[in-house]
Amino acid sequence: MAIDEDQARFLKCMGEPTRLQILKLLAEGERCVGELTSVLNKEQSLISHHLRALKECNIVKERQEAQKVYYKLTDARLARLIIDCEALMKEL
Amino acid sequence: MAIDEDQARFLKCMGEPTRLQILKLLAEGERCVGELTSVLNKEQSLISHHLRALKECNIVKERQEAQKVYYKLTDARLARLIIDCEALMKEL
DNA sequence: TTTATATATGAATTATAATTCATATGAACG
DNA sequence: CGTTCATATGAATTATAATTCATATATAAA
Repeated sequence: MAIDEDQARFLKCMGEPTRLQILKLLAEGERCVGELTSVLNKEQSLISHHLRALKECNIVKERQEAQKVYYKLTDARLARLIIDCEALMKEL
Repeated sequence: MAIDEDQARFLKCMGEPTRLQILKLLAEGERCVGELTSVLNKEQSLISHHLRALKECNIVKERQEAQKVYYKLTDARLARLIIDCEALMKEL
């Protein structure tokens, strides 16, 4: 029963436009915060906040290299989930 | 680019605990509003509001029979998506 | 050891969504 | 018709989340 709560949190976390864009970029490969910020053309702090939300849901993980912090998906199957979801949605 | 917005809306719509519970019930088969209301033990108007949200995202559709209105998933693959999503989330 | 660069944090604001309540609608039935 | 049953609607409230801004932290380089 409480699984539904977790799953809802998980889905909701992906269900925000900026976070979804981040995820689609990370589906292509690792990106540092600065890259995400400039590609998405949003405030750096906003990207950081969203990355934290994604991390709290175990959707992404980070790796630090010098000053930069690189993020990637915790599991490659997440990329597939997002793609399948998009494909299905288009058919509804 | 605007696809992301639609997809985010779609994911967010499923990413709410009560709506997700509704969807899991509908994954088992058609249910009328009254059944959903009593099983979930929530206000009838709340269930109606959530059903409308789901309908606006093309996730559910309705069929009226006498006074009752029966809802079901628009596509059986939605049930699979929800199951796959839950399974993957548990592994993260 | 100061300065620059990259990222994170937290408080404040604004925006969006969930929930409740009262009531409207609509179908069936006496 | 008037009443009951089932569902929908809309306004009001409350709760939650996104965004911004200022600033803190941390690493590296001068």
